[in-house]
Amino acid sequence: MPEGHTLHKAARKQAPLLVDKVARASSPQGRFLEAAQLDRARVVSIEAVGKHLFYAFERRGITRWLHVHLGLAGRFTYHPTTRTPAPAPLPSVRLRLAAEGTTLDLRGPLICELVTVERAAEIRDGLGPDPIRSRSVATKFAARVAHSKVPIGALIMDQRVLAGVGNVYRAELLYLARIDPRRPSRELTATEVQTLWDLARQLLRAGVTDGRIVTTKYGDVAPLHAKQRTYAYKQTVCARCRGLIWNVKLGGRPCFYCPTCQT
DNA sequence: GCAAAATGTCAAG
DNA sequence: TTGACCTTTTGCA
Repeated sequence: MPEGHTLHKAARKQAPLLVDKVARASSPQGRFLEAAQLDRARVVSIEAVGKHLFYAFERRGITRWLHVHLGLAGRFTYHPTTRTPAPAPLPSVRLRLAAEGTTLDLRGPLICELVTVERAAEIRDGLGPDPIRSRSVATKFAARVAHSKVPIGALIMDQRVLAGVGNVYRAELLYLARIDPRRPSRELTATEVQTLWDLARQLLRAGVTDGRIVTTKYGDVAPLHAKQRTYAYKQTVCARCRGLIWNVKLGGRPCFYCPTCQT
């Protein structure tokens, strides 16, 4: 599930449910002992940056920051409680936040921790531009690409370079931009880099709206069948040339691409 | 019933 | 580069 769009979607869903409300916080699983420090605090803000979520809580004039990263297995579950009480939490619930009208469960996150405001800023500063955030610009991304000899397929998954892109979006961006993932980043033209950025904005933002990654709705290539959601990721046949999709390990994970169309 | 995989990341070697 | 971590889901016996 979780590339950048998932976290932005979660932030947008959770904010109206929780912000300005006082929440009961607990860790049924017992692995997030600091939950007690959030109990009965008011939720001030919920914000996504790349694949990271930041929550501000306030209690008795003191602000505390919660940092969440879903990793590979993390999930949120929402329980509306206007009509019926929330069910007992599953044993794996790391954090339960219960506010008026909603109970939110977090299971299996890579990170769920309290951080200082300085540490929160440090984490954000370590991330590259997030194409879903409106104030992000291509400049920083372009500069990193221009100076790196790392293959572009590895570079765009580097969260310090481009925040929010994961293994699915990487394959889809490079497929639609027709760029071979093995090419050294600094050999890309300025136009190609701009195209990658524009596609990242378009596809990740669409992902927030759709709630999942469906790139075949937005590409300039007709998919092979109605149910096809990605062009390259986990595909075997290229919708453009009908040749075989290959994959090569880049950045430690398989990168799917068409050796004919991506040059 | 168990193993493997998954859209992620980090520490160890 | 590999293995470990987290949890759920899927596939194979």
